[in-house]
Amino acid sequence: MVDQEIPASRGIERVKISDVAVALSLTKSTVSRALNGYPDISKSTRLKVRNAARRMGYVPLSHAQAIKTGRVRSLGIVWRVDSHDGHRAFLSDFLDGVSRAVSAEDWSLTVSTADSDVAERTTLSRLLKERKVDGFILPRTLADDPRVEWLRKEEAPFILYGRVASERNCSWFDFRGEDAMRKAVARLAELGHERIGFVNGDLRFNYALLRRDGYFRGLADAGIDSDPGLVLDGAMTRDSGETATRKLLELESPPTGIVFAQDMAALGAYRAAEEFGVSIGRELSVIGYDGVPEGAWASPKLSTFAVDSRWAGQRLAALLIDQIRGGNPEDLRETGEARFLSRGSDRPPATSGRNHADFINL
Amino acid sequence: MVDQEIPASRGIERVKISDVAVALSLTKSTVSRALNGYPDISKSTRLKVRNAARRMGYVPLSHAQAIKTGRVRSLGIVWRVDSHDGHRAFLSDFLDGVSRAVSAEDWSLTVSTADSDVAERTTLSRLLKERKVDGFILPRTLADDPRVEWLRKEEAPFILYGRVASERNCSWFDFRGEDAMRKAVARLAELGHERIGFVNGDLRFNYALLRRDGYFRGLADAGIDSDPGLVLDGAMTRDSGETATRKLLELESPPTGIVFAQDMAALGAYRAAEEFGVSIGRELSVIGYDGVPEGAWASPKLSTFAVDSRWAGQRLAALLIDQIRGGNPEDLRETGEARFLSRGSDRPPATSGRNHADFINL
DNA sequence: TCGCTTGCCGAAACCGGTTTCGGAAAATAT
DNA sequence: ATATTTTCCGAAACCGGTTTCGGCAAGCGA
Repeated sequence: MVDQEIPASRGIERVKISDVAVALSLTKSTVSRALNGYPDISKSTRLKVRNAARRMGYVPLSHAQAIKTGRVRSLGIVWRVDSHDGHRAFLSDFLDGVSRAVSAEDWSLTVSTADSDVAERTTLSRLLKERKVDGFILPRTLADDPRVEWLRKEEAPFILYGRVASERNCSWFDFRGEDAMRKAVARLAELGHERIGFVNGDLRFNYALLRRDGYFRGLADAGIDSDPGLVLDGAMTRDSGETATRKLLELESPPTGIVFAQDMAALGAYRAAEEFGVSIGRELSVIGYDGVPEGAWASPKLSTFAVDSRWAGQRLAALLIDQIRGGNPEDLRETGEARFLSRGSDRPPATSGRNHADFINL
Repeated sequence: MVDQEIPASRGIERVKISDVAVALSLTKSTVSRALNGYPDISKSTRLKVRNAARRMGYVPLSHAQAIKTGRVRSLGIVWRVDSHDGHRAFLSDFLDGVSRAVSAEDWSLTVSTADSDVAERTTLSRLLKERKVDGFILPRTLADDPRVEWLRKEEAPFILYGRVASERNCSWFDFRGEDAMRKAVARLAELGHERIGFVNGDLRFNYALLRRDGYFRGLADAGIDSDPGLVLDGAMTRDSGETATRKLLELESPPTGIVFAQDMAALGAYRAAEEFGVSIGRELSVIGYDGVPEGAWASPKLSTFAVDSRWAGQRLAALLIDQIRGGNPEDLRETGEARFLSRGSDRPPATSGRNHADFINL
């Protein structure tokens, strides 16, 4: 049998599955199953159908598929814009990662913003009810995140950027910030620092709890007794980082090195140091976390544990798609390692008279 | 007639339009028309239906609606990640603006990234073919943008962030960068500057052409003859801004003020100035454009024309939705004004011997 | 040769909405 | 009281796919 003339995509009206079927003298059910790889279609017709579909420029309408399959092949993200802008710099990379993973599977990404908890909840609800997405990527994981319970109840697939206390039945991707903090302390201890401060972020976020643990483990590893006076939290911006650093420098025996849970706060330390007349990298060593671009513009450049946001987005999307396709959420958990960028802000402590005396007093 | 017991949203299985219809002893066609405000439904039943729908938690599946209406109530953006990161800082604000406008109409936003022209075209094509979106917001408008012709041919609604040479049948939102450049020149001229340089961005982008015109008009307004040697282009990053500034400062009679088409390039000028031992705001005045956050961290703070990216996103989305609903593209064009932030980098020229002598030589 | 699988495809139901069409009941005109 | 319009809703087609089911023809074993 010779193929009839197969009309090429002729501009104006869209090619639908029945057009392909007619062109091949088949039914649309056969065409559909051929394109979707059903085993009850012979290899020869499968190929014929695929070729004709390509040649005719046939692409199924995603919403027409969705009506029967229940899947729209789309992931959702609600991005919070109300808080510190520490992570905003990463949005582009993060979205790029998600977009790559999503496009690789011919899925798509729906993005919305929210400036409050209720706005976020409202948006999640609407996207879910209208079924604009099949599942959610949740950034900014809280230690006890109410979104988790709610989405479980709604039976909506989701994945956390970050880990969470109630581990049951949910998947995540996260960087092991606790390992980074631990290594940061180890690094400073190796350099000879003995009084090492820690400026944490907001303790409502789970990463802050983890990083705090990492800090304490680092101290324990190095055999340094921890001093509660050297630990502050709630610093996620340049301003609050400056304030925190000032408090630490005002102590009777101030730290010679400070580990920051966030780069932006660490950059605030530069300003505080300037006020106190101590120079970063000499009288005060600083190690940050995140890898924000501003760190490279500071002087000296900020030593930090850089996080690959693109990779995070990529893994989150891939894992979530796996979950939606039926994977067990608890098997879909991954963590990554933050990469240490050794730059100018961490160096051996200056053995000034003041500090030296303090060491002797201990 | 008394309403039967109306079952409340009982968790597990979703409420569909037929459920609402049965609960009210109506047909689904009546429910549909009632919810969509058709005039052939009496006010009393319309209210009854609306209330029941709300109470039962009924929300139509967007893809089920789309199959008949052809609209998915979603806008698309393909974000370029391959070039200079000058605009990345604005992504968060920009998306926030789009998201707000889109949510206000119960639409949604589909975002994808691309790192090349072909990748962008591929993505646009896929989103369009699958009908994941009803129209596109196109950032980074080129002077002669091939996307315009292509989308016209595909009969896909779109709106430009930026203006374009071939004006036929397309809508846009843009900030009047040309006005800003003109005012920047006027400002420097008022301060007493007579040799005013201009460092432009990449001339493939339409905004660069417009801003160049603005610069020249500013000179003409002030009665200053233009000097081609004071005009450079292609500077969109800190590095290229530094290089450009260096070139200008190496001239026999260097400019005392420079207008930059982009903040990031202007910030490069700070480094060049440092190398040449001239201080920004004294020997060299600088005015930028964009309003990047880094400008506020420079010393002295960068005077600049700040752009409200959130507003841009908001207007672009609103105008595009109007267009998709049937509005005439050419009626859907808006421009906005960049807001001047007078900070420390633009001041009267220092009347140093060198410059003074140069002026006499003219 | 006959009966029984197996391979392969068509027919038709189905998904959850929207929209067209027609007709009964109520309101108005004659 | 009858004719005519209006108001309002039900019936059914439709949108473009997917999936179930059943049956024909070829292949196989006995």
